[in-house]
Amino acid sequence: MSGRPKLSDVAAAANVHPSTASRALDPALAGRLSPEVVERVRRAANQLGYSRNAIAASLRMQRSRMIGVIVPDLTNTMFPPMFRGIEDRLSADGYSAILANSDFRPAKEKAIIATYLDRRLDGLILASAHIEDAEQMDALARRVPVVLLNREIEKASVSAVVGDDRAGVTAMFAHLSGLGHRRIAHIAGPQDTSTGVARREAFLAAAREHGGEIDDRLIVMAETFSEQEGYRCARHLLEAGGKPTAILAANDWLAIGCLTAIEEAGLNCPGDISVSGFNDMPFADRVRPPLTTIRIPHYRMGFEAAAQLLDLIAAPTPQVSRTVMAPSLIVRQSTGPVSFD
Amino acid sequence: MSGRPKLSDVAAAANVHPSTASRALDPALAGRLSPEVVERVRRAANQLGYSRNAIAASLRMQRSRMIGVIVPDLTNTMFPPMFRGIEDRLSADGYSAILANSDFRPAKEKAIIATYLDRRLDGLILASAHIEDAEQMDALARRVPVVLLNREIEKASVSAVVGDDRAGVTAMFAHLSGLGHRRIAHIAGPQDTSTGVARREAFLAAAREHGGEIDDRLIVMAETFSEQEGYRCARHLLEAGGKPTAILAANDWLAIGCLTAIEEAGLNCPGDISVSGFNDMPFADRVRPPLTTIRIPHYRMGFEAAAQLLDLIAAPTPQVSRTVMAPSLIVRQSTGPVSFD
DNA sequence: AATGTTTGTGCAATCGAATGCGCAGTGCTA
DNA sequence: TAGCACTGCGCATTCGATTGCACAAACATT
Repeated sequence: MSGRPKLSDVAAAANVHPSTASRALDPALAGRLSPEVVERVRRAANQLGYSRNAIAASLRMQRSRMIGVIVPDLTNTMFPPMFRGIEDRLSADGYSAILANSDFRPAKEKAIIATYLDRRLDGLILASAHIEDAEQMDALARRVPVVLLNREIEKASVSAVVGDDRAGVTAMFAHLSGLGHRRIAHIAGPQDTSTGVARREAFLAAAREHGGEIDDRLIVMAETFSEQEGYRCARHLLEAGGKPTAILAANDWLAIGCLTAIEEAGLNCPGDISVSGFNDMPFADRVRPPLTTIRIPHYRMGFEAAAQLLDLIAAPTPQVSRTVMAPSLIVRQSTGPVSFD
Repeated sequence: MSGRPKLSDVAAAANVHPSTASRALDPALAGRLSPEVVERVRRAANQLGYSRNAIAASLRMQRSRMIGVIVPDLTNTMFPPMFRGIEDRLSADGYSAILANSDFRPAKEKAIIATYLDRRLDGLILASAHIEDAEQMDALARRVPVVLLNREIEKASVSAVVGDDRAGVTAMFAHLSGLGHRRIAHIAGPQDTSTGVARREAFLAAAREHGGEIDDRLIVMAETFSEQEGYRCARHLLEAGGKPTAILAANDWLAIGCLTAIEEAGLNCPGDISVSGFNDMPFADRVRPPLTTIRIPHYRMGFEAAAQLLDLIAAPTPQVSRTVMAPSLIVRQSTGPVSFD
């Protein structure tokens, strides 16, 4: 820890000036030096076990090659693959990622961002965008390159990478419709989340396009994206009048709750009622029956967000971009033809 | 990005020397200054929107308040809760965590460690310890505080936090034995992983203690911790002579593979044969039948590893420690009394 | 009133690497 | 032989915050 050799030690050992040693160790600049000097410096560095002090370099260069990532809760299954995508892209350019969880708490998110700004990170990827105020977000984006992931903030001019919720819901609706379903219910996600809102709106649009009028009793709002809420909402649907033949849930957890409610009611899925999820989380293929769902390319979204951020950092005049990633329909066994009985 | 105010700007605005401003902004040192000066400096800092440059401070202080974390693959369900534990502990002390995946590749792990050393991180938590060479690990631990998580390296003097595999297996064996099972099989994990080995040895010890001789046909080695391998090994057990009445699998995935094989063979779990897993991963309670398993306190292991590391960093003379975390038996419906027919 | 003790603040060096500028030396041309 | 271009490398400064030491002023002590 103490006797760590520094650049000037290497320079002394190689009998050159520190500046010369610096250039010799930088592949881009080594060409401007005579090959023998470069070789001599390299040899000395190896022998001393020299390793560049990235902190000193960062101070001088005004750039840390570190990116801050904030997620609401890493244990939510969508984030690990996203983070892998981020890290895979960043590490290719020699960047490292600092990761923190906001726990859905705006105050915690603010505190994390403050320490990130102190640390002079080169950019931020926010999968947890609780700064819902467009102005605050703009102010942040003016200080440091920012890319939102899986979230958007209307009217803020910040780059974002999101899944195409509308396309996913539309595809699922078409799938169910193609199986003959006419009474399709929707368990909507919390309406204070962008995905909850977007999916509900997409559902309404699809329903309008496919089949005329919409029965209000077929739309239930969940308070959270949880199994319990899925269960509660499904029971509500089953007990109310105008029973649906299919339920399009706003995410996999809600759909799993549905399955429980359906089984409990002595009904069969998909025989009596079809159920679809959203996200294709791990294990979605392992529940009974395996869940028909929409796969969101989480890894690629993370990768793309990191790519956008690196572009933003490199660009002389940063351009705000909005990238929408196409989801895909995964048909398993929780959806089937409508039964007429 | 450019016109970021620095300490000297704050000092100038408050009409004091930079050193005074530095002290005024440090809660621990502000007491040595007159209250009016402190107030004046604080006001100036706020007004200018000053934020401390952590990089410059790190250079001066020779400590970055950043910790490097390496996991083999974040998408493995055990790591997200571990990381949350790590981060929760670290953030309490103002530390941030840098996270990277090694993909089980020693070369990648080495490269990550090299960049971490360049960055002068204050410590490392390695959940991916592919440096199996004790000497190399010792050398690393001599340069920077290190805590191994969920892994150990024999003969290396490095701190480690691990789950108590032996206790877990013993508890599970006792549970099965208590249900009347006498022919208990073991699907062992890969023998090039420390958990695979430890659990197999614990199984053998428990079998010896509980019931005399051990039937070699009741122990099958899996090549990987995967569902397919669990399936393969279970079929092997079912087809070979001396069919078991219970299978103690080395992890949940292997156990899930067993369930598939048992169902396929027209048998019932737990009616004909009991199955137990290990890890209590998310969804272990959602398979059919819900899995009896051993819960490893992943979050607390991460938290503890971070705590150990902080101790190591603070200690004048670091002490190597080995912390074993107690698992708990989670009884669900994949295990039941032995059937005599 | 003179000396001793706090208290409050400034000075200047330090951390380690990067780099614009400029100097010395070599080789070429007129 | 003077003039010029070019190559190779060193000098000194910069990045921003921290801190040991020095010193002045205010206060207490005898």
